[in-house]
Amino acid sequence: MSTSELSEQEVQRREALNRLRDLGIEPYPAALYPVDHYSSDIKENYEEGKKVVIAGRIMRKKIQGKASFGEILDSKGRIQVYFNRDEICPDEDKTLYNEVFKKLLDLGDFIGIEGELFKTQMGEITVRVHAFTMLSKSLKPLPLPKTDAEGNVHDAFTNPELRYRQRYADLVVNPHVKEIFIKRTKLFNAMREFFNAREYIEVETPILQPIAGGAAARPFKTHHNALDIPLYMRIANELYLKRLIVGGFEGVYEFSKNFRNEGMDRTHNPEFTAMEIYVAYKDYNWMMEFTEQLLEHTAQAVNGTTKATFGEHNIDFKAPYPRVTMRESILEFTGFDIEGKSEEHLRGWCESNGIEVDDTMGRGKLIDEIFGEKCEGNYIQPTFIIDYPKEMSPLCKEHREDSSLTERFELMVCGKEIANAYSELNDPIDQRERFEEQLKLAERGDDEASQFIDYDFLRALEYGMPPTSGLGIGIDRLVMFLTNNQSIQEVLFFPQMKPEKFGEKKVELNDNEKVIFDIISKEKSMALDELKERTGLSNKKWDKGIKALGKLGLTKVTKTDDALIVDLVE
RNA sequence: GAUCUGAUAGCUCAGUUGGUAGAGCAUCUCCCUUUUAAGGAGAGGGUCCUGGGUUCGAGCCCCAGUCAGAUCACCA
Repeated sequence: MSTSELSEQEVQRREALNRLRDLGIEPYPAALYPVDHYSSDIKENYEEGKKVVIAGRIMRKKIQGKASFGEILDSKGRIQVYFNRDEICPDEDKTLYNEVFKKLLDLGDFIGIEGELFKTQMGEITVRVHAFTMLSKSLKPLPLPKTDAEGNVHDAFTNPELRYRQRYADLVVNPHVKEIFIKRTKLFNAMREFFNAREYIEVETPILQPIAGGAAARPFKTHHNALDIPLYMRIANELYLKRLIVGGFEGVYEFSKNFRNEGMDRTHNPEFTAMEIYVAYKDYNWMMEFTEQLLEHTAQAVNGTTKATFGEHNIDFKAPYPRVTMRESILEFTGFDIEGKSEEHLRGWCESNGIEVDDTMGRGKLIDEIFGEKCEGNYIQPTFIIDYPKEMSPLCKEHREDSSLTERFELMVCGKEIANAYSELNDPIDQRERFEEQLKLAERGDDEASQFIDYDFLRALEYGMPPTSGLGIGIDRLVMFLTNNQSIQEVLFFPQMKPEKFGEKKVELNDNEKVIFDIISKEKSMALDELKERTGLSNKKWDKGIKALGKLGLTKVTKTDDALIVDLVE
């Protein structure tokens, strides 16, 4: 990158970098820096005169002659530092203060500080700097939001595109963003604790799969060169985890990155995180209790309370949660009883109640449409919706009391599904028939139905799987609820975005610019009006062309008393 | 996929019937030894997202495109 493409401030910082080296100061030293305190330690355990060694970015510099204040940002927060010229430079040579600190140290640079604690007249805990060390020079100015005494943020770095594309900068200057991700990690930790305390074990299963099963979704397809076969990126980890239950593990769980080649919006990212857990000898009733205890535990661990705010809603993850069958729910919100109704009857009801349907939809799908359209949005507080129709749950055990239903529940919060669980189907013959049923739906045109049968999974079931209950939780959505974010992008470090275009700046002249340039390169210097005349270009084209040449540094326009002169820059 | 909104200095944003761009912070120069987003004085800094068009003249109007956000549709 040539310096002409850099902003003024970037050029200045590179000059400062060179000057530091001239002074014998390495801007990117190799040695470790012996940090022994964080900003938070200092504030929480203040002791007058205590010696500390800290490091971080300098985020504020207020120079007042021979004394200056600054602010160091480390991983735990900010702490004020005080630089005094005669303390840093006790001898005659004041270069370290006057030049290195005042001129060559830029906001965003990493420095190390040895000093001692004191309180200013304003009562602010401050580190009096005895010595400072350049640890890493920052060549690009960070956005610089400021917070005033009332907590109002000025010049906030808010542009979502810039924030998501440059998350590193977002994290440096927006502490509330960092907090979201700390909470995200707390959620993972809390779940792991909960599972590990029960001796369920964390496992890993393949992401590259010959058949992407366990959910109805469009997978990403890739190709393995050595095997010369297509492979799919996982859309769910269900079928692999159940194989492990077959293998004799009693409880297994996995935090899995899943990939779905579908639309993107504020609740869908192409890759997302799910947690799935399978426990042998349990059923979905047990799993409901387990789920509500888990969520109560995690909400408490993340926020210190079971209550959470999401937009206009106040929700409480305190167990237990109400349990409503799908039939009851539809009856409650529509007055329509789906019990024993035929596919035709259901389709007719949908059509007369403004729900879009088509011929590919089977009975289960129609019921799901009714629920999605009329009921789902009403469940703000955590609520279990139970007993789903058999057709839409091909991996779920038939209901013990009603063969048209399955032992399945979803947990709804703020009108959105965040968990899904079954008494897992372990009858291999039934499972094979359900897969075949899905295949028929797929042939009928239902693009959500699975198009492949995972015969290896059926073989595993034939060896025998104990009665098992499984649960899947959408981690990103749960983080959204626990941190009050309406957009999934806010809870992912690096949400998927269209790639930025780098280095595609044109250096070639376009036709208009060439015409002007050809003339001026022969004449070297001429009156602007005359040059314009000779090019024969329209006003617009002339204007664009001459401006472009000027910006490229090829020509220079000078104003004299009575004319404009164009010169060729050699 | 549809509709709407937006893109201007490092950051946040103004920009009047269309007349060659402004502010605050940041940067640079000078003064200042305890300041609390913001001490004082001065200066520099622009591909107005891209490409066309209308016009004597476009940041502004028109067309096409890029990227983003919101709403809707789709979506285990």
